[in-house]
Amino acid sequence: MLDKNGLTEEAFLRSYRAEDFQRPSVAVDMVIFTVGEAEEKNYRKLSGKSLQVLLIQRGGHPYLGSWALPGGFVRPDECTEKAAERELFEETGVDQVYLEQLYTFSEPKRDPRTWVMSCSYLALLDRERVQLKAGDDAVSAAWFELSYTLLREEKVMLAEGGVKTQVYELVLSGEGEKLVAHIERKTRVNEGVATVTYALESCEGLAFDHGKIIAYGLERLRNKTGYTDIVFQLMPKYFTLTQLQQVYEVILDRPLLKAVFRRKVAHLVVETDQYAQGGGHRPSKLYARDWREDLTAKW
Amino acid sequence: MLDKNGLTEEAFLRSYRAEDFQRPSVAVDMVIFTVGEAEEKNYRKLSGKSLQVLLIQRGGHPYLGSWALPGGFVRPDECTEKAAERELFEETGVDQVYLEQLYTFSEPKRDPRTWVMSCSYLALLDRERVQLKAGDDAVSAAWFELSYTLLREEKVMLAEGGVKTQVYELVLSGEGEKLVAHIERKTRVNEGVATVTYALESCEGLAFDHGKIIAYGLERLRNKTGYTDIVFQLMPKYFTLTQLQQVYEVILDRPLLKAVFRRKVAHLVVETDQYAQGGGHRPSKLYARDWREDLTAKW
DNA sequence: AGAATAGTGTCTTTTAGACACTATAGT
DNA sequence: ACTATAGTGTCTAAAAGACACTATTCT
Repeated sequence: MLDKNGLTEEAFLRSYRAEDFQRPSVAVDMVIFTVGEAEEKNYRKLSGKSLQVLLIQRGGHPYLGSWALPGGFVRPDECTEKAAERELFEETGVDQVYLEQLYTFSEPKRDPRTWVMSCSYLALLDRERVQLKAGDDAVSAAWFELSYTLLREEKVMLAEGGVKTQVYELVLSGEGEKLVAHIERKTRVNEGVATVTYALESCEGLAFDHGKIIAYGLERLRNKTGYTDIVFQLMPKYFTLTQLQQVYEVILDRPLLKAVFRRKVAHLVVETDQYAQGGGHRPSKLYARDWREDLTAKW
Repeated sequence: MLDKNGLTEEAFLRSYRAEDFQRPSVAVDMVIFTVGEAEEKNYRKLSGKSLQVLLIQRGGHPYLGSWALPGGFVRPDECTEKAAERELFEETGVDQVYLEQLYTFSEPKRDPRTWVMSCSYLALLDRERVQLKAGDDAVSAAWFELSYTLLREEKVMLAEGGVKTQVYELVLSGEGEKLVAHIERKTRVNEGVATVTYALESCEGLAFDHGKIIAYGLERLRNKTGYTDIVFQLMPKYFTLTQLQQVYEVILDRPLLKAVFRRKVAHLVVETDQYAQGGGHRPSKLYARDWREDLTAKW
């Protein structure tokens, strides 16, 4: 079949000059979450949990010295998933990790070097699997504990719509540093059409728009925690139900009722005959994920 | 601050040569859904609804003559959202539309011309808003009714995991044509890590990997219908509760109980004093979206 | 009149929330 | 013995499911 220039498809493809169009660079950036434990002096008490994200300190311009999400450019022979797996492996030495595409950020000015889009990925992993190669001269990687709280909220109601503006504070603590970003989340309704936009209001010590990407990743994790079993991707192979509940609580940032929680997860786990001992109290049974459920569920 | 080559940030940026790296083209592709009505001869009966997607017939290579999602390349001065809005306006003449980023497809071979990534967007709109400029010589746009059904399913359980393979058939009917794509959805569980992959098994009359993108969009719409109020983005300003229920039913592809449905949506709508008349039966009250809820809800 | 849809009432079942109670290791 | 956690039972409240019943219009 010939096109309007009288070319066959083969001839068209031979004559196609991709250089005629300007192209962006495309990077992948990884929001890698894990759950860490705080020190606990009381031998009886359980250790507190915290949600952590992996950052690397930039060893070159731009944002030299700032902390950034691990990532890198996508190569012509790979898809973004492959690039994400590659970067993740380079950074943590781990493969076989839960990975999910998050969002593609594409503001023309987001990178001072050139036109760079970032296809971001969310990765979840059990802390025990990662052994960060400590202080590898130039680049150092570290876990940062994160908190994400609503600073202020404003609603304006108009005749045919309205605007809700929320400002969240993202605080990342680790390596003796405290990185703070303020993220503005605007929900607009206009003639029935709803739109949500995110903007970085301020950002200290965090490179590029990575504060926004982390906020995005956290919201995804929180939302999905409500309607999928994604949380298990953060758990080790064997765990107690209390540990599982702690992880839910640290993600959702609110306490859950024990009895209710256990009823709800009962069908997602299988009991083992092992017990976790050592605390000054009744030992708790170890459970494993019942992965058969994954093949039944919708996600 | 100087980097390891002794350059300031400014000097580094001046010396940065973006051409040193190979770059992909980036396009946006739009999955535009709407709800259409079938003809109904019986004056008493309600017209059946169907979910439809907008396709354009390709007027050039590659895939000359095939149907494809509307879309185009992203320009250096715009983000993908802007490009999506621009393409949507060019195609339908409508702005102020619900738009949501869907997924970025990046398989190196997905476009025979060159390395092209597609950042896809989901758009929802009320059918009444669009007036397709019919048969504009070269390019013609048309609504295709879609059905998406499970053809076969297979589960393999292994010691430490399992694989579920589902094959769905996507059928698009419109313009006297019937486009059929088979999409394979693989859910894999390995050592507790769950991954889902989509692959296009076969595809007739649909360009590129657009069958996969449509399936992806439909799944997103279905899922979000369960936990957000996204469906209202498909409704006109005033509607009856039965119309609303019909739209839910055509998306979820199953009947809902009337009384239960009305209880659930009651707090999302506001009653008007208008009635929809003309059917040979009791007139039904017209409702409008209560957009105040959007500013309260989480999404 | 009667077909077809609009709209409501209420009973049952399921799920979530609240909270108290018993059990058990380890110092 | 006592502390802190493990694990269960049960009552209540809310939401979902099921279905029947009444209301209303137009040919």
